Amino acid sequence: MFFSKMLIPTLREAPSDADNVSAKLMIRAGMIRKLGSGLYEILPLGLRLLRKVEKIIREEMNKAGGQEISLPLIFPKDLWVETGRWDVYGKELFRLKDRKMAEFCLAPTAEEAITDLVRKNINSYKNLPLMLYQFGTKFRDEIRPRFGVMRSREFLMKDAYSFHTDEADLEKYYKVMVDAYTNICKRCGFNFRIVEAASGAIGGSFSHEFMILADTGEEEIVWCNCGYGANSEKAQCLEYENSKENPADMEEVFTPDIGSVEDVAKFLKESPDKIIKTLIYTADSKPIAVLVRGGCEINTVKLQTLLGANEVLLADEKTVISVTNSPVGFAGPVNLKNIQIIADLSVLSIINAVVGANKKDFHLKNVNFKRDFNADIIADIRNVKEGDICPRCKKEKLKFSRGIEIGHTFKLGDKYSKSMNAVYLDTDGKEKFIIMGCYGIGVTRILAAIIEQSHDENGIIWTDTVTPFEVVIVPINYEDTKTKESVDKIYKELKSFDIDVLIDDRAERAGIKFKDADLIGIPYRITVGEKNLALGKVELKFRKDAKDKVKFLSLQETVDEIKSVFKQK
RNA sequence: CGGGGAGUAGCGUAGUUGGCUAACGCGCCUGCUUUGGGAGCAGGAGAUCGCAGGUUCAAGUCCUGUCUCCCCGACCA
Repeated sequence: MFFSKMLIPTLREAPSDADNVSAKLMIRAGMIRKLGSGLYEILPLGLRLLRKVEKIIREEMNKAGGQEISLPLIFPKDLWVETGRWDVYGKELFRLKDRKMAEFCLAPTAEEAITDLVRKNINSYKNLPLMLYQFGTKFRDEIRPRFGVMRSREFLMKDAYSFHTDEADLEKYYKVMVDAYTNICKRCGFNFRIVEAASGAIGGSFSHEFMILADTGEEEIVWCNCGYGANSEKAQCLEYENSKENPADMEEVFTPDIGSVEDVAKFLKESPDKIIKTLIYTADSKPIAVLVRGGCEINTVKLQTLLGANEVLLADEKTVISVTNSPVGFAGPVNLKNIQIIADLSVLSIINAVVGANKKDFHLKNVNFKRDFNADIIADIRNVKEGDICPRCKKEKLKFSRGIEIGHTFKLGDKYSKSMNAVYLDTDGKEKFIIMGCYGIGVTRILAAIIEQSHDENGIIWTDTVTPFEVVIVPINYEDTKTKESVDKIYKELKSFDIDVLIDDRAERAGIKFKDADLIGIPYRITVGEKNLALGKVELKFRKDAKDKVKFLSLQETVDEIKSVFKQK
């Protein structure tokens, strides 16, 4: 392939609205262009990259026994009403109407469609298990598209769905898929972790996210050397140890205009750990009181799951006043009537706690659980924080990292088969619900994630496995007969070995070609110039090395070295 | 949805107390000279200043509306 024949519009400067490293580099390298917020055009180099990633994923899916299919991008409303997700999915779902005013949505994921396909065509245990997958554009009306193709409104995703006779079979197959995803991550060269996650709008009992470690990642994950890993929104929190103190008599103290945890702690010269924060929430419009240790944060996802509520929000001022008879900042659990009280595990161990007195400008000291107040529910409803102990090994402190979620696997169980009545006939002649798993991986996002993990001040550094071209040949002057002969010879030899080669035949100066090669990030560069050619040599450079580190080799040596790198291919 | 910022040539920007033909760098085209890490000189093309309306002798500049983009937050998860 000739550079001059391809649409590769490289830029010296990134457009001012590109907001992170990978977006800037992908635009500058001529791989993508932005059409609108969260909408990107994929140019030839970008599409080559997507195809490379697709190939890796496809191989792993096929190895896992999957069959590739292709589902529509437009789904009728009916199916989504059946599962209830027409409402649940909310504003993120792109909705549209046809000429008959019938309603549809653009695919954000395809559980409904695939379950419909399977329920209509699978009747017997003899046809299970089954795994179907597809590559398809997904549409999500993100509240805030960001970071180029990392969080866009339209993106390429591989989604896979597995169907089983029972939980045990799903369990077994889930492991196969986790292995497949692990292989994909490895083949893409990722530094990654598998973490437990909240399943969100997809649902199901259990899910894992595949997180690429990168400081610029949107997600926060916690992990431990013992093997535990979780998205911080999902991570389990343990009870704190009891402080060794004798309970003292409860006492009311005057705290004028002092409402926040920090201010109360400072004023009373107590540690924030001794304060119990009382927050009034509304769970589906019903007020509830939630207790957590000062310095900890309530995790609304955990709270929502615990209560089985659709919506949990911090209550407004009016509600707080009506519930506590005091302004915001002085709520407390003692003598709090007519409201459900939910205590986080972190408050149980506090002896002689400080709480609001439900009275303007007053707090209570030496408050003790059981003796002075009680809770209707005690549960883990807070966020993990720095210093927390690993919930699995219970020894080491959890470590915090930032990550990019590129894959998510779910055990769905019968969530969809039940609501859509997808059943099979078992050996005993009885109808049973099909048990499902689903597995998504963001193809477009993988590209951005690789760049986030692998770039330098000159541009992108692709891996041998994911790159638009494996080798770029830079003739200093392609018009020179001897240069052209050598370049063509190397090209022909490498192509015969099934290696993707780009010849930068542009009539540009060498510097420009070098800069562009670095920016685009092709892992191997062969420079062919008259001076070295006179000595029978060309120059071989690895993109990941410093720019002055090169090898001078004969044509044949160069070809052999490249071949040896890609002999596995 | 709330708050803030911004739309001027393909990209990055200047110009905004109203005033001459809208400026600069990069990129692009032509020619000459150069030619191993973003060359030099000369010439040139390219912008109805996001869009619509208004004020004015005169609007990129002021006013109103509208669209788009970005940031922070909320929402979502």
